[in-house]
Amino acid sequence: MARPSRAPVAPPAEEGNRRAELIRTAGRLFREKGFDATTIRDIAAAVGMRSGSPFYHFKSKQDLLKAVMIEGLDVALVGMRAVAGRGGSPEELFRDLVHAHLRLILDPANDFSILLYEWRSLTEESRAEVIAAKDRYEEVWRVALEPLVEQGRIGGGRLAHLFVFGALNWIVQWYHPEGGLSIDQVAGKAVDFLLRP
Amino acid sequence: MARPSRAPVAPPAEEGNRRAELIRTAGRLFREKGFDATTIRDIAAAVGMRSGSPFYHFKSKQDLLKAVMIEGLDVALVGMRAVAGRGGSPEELFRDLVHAHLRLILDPANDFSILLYEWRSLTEESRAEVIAAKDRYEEVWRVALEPLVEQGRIGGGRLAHLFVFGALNWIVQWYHPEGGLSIDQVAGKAVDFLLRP
DNA sequence: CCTACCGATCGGTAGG
DNA sequence: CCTACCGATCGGTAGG
Repeated sequence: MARPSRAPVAPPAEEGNRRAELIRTAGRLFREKGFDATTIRDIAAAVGMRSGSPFYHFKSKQDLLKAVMIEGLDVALVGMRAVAGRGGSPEELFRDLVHAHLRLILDPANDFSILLYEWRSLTEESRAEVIAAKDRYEEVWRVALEPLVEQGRIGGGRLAHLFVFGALNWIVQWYHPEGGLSIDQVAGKAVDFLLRP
Repeated sequence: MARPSRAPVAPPAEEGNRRAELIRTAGRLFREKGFDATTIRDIAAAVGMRSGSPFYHFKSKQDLLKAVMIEGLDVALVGMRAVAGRGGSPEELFRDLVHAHLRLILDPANDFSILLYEWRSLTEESRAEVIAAKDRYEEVWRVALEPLVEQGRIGGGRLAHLFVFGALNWIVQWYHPEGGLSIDQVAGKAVDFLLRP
């Protein structure tokens, strides 16, 4: 009564906010416990919903995982392209990419790291979509690495970027912030390992 | 009647064979589908048992995973120590270790690779046991790497072995036998990447 | 987004 | 190692 029916026609930001909240929370739980071990009920409870409600925003649990991954890759790609656009020598570019990548996968506020280990949980179609996004991300790296491989600063030839990804992505397995090394310090050590003098 | 009661007192090899068969089959399925996505029924069916029977050999699904991992690490450790005992220069030893490690994690007949990605599925106690076995394995590597790091043939200082493991273990993510490279060829490329001239 | 619920599946067990 | 079964849980849905 007090409020006239001037309420917005299309549900505004709020709807997107809840969706974004689900993605963020699901990402965190998937990372902490794994996709299979995380239930829709866990996710719903963590955002203050009832168990059936996430399905109002996502048609399946799979779909939620796909959204988490693509969201993560989009954020990553934007960041990487910004770095790549800064210019500088191949070595400087490489250093910057390593630092940016590690901040991305090691930051606990980020859920990028589930991209590394939950491929198997995606359906065939979702996987194709996510792989396409991943390929765009890797392309930035391949281009950046090429001159360094050619100069002999990085070994491994055509496989160099795969070995580089391995050395970097594996860090999520052993890095702990309390260990005394900052992310940037680890990045420095990684560059020292990867790049020949 | 025809056969006198000279049947063996303790159930012989057969019992161990069934157990070993369960470990081998469970390992393959865990690797293919992941621990959570593999059911006891899958495993039982694959070895020709009924769904309840694996629990005659293992008291829980967890226990079966632990057995798969420890079995895998034991096999690996024996192989690695044999390599380490062969002697030779630090560089030769390193090459040999890389080849042996990759044969271990890339051979589809082996289930060593699930060690890399199913830590989360272990209970606290099982994990401690498996980590102890893993530490023994890594020790071989740390010793072998030390002189090379000191000579500047490998970068990364104290973290060198972690970066090396990363570059090597990541290979399971992208290697396909049909890709035209043999395991030993990939190993050669890996050494080229890791070891400075 | 909630209520109320389903169908299916799953790890595990008793009792032989 | 099988038969027969349980208790719990889970993804998902109808209907509002």
